[in-house]
Amino acid sequence: MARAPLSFLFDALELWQNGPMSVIKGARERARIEVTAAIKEEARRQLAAEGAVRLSLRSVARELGMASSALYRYFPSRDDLLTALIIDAYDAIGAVAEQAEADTEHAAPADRWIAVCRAARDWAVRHPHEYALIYGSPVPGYSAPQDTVTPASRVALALVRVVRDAHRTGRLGPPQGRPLAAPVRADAGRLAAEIAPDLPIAAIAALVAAWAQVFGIVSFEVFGQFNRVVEARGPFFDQSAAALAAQVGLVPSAAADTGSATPRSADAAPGDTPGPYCR
Amino acid sequence: MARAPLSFLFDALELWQNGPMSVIKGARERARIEVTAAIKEEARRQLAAEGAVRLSLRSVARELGMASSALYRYFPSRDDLLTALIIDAYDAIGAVAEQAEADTEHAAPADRWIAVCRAARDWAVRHPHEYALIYGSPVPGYSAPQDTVTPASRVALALVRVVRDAHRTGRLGPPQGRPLAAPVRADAGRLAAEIAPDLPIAAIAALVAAWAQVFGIVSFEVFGQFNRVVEARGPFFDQSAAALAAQVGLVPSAAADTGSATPRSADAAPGDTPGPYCR
DNA sequence: GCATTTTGTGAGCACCGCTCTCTCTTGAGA
DNA sequence: TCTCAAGAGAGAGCGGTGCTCACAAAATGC
Repeated sequence: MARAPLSFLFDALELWQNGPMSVIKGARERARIEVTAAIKEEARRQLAAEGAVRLSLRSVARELGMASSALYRYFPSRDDLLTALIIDAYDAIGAVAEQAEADTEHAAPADRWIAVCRAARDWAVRHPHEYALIYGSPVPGYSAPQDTVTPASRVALALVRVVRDAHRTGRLGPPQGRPLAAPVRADAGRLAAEIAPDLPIAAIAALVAAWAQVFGIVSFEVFGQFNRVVEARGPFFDQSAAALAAQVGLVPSAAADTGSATPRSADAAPGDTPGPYCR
Repeated sequence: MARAPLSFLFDALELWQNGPMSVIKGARERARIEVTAAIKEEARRQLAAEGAVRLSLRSVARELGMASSALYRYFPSRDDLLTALIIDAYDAIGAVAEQAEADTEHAAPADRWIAVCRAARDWAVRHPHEYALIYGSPVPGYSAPQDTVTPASRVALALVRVVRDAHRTGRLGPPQGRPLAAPVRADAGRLAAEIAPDLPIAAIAALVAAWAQVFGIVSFEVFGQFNRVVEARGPFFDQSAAALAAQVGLVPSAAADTGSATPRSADAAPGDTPGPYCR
């Protein structure tokens, strides 16, 4: 009984993802994996250098010394190659976010939040074209293959875990903002059931908003909207990330400028007309 | 004395922008204006239908029944045509934002803020490809010509005016958040001097952050990041815009669910563990 | 050892942005 | 009113692209 026509692909994927755990199937599979990796590597190089628009299959093949048509044995179309790069980019930014999450395991929740956001932002600044590929205009025609959704959610899930850990250790206050509108509450409830049943609904809603807002700031920086507006991008981002942490309800570090155990009330910006507003 | 070689272009621009106020220069200029408009119209049609990547000069020319080479008499390159579309898109989203600003002239500051944000968001949802052109990955090679910066700032300036009006009428509280870091304060101070000398520095900083965050949410919605995450996009956006208004310090409408003159303290989300945090 | 599958090649198609040369029309100045 | 430079359009063409197809070589499985 012949195997399914594409079974070797799954073998290769399994091997690539799990390392040499299975039997080493043969020189052919091995070569295929290596060539696939070389194609992606060169494509990623061109992507980083010139952007997704300038990336061309022919040029990748030329640089690799092979006929352009041979490349189609590995990626059925340019969009498929781009999709592979998209997945890699999601994995890369997800990895640095998770690393920051792990590195700050015992830090204050707000500091962990800021660290994860900062890691994602730093990766974006260092890889603007790859960032544009995943958080800019979707370039392959509105296709979000199922393969991309898991890598795409890694950063968000890291943020969720930070909030969840804070909640578990009693360091999650109520999020800012008004009571949720009913449809928003419904969405947040559904989400909570999926990814964080222990978290309050309002925290989930605030988390989703903060997630989008973090990437709003990153995108504005990477895409040039801050030109001639914000020059100190790093400090500005940290400030915004800290504000978003507070918005979600994360307790800031005790080392903050205010030593109070209920640090918020003293946090009004100095020098401005003080008002009667608690926040 | 011969006129500058490109003077007719300025004439055309002036005529197009100001209407038939100058002398009607002649059939040639008139034809040029009409053809230029037709090209942009067809290009915008293809942009809306297929996206910026699929937009091609040849196809525009084909649809207009002219040789593709003739098109270069009007736009020196594809990037120039795209730049023109970018300017138009910035103007379009800026116009709806300004309209919302004008329509809510006597409303509460927070409601005005929400209206302006909502107008921009609605336009983006209705024109996703044009939105992607201006707030997605920058597609012409990192060129932000001077012509684009004025139209690009229209939405932001509408938001600034909302905040400034609120400040002028005593309805701007201190923004949320910690004291500003020094570099952020410097940026905000420079910005304040340029666009709103009357506003407190902290309000400017909060405004810039909120501006980026609003578009973060819009981009996540338009670019599909909310797929399978947020379904009630409209209510979610309104909720987030309201929270951002509060973050900037805008006084909410008296008709809100809390009738207090200092409405914030009662705004903790219900049903969640109440904490000692004021915000 | 042989049939089958897989991989690589080169030609070729249709399309793209852009340039160049050519013709025709237009309109301003003598 | 006539002239002639300048503008506008057409068409061919160059180098590039994504992609397909028929064909040859190599590895694999029986």
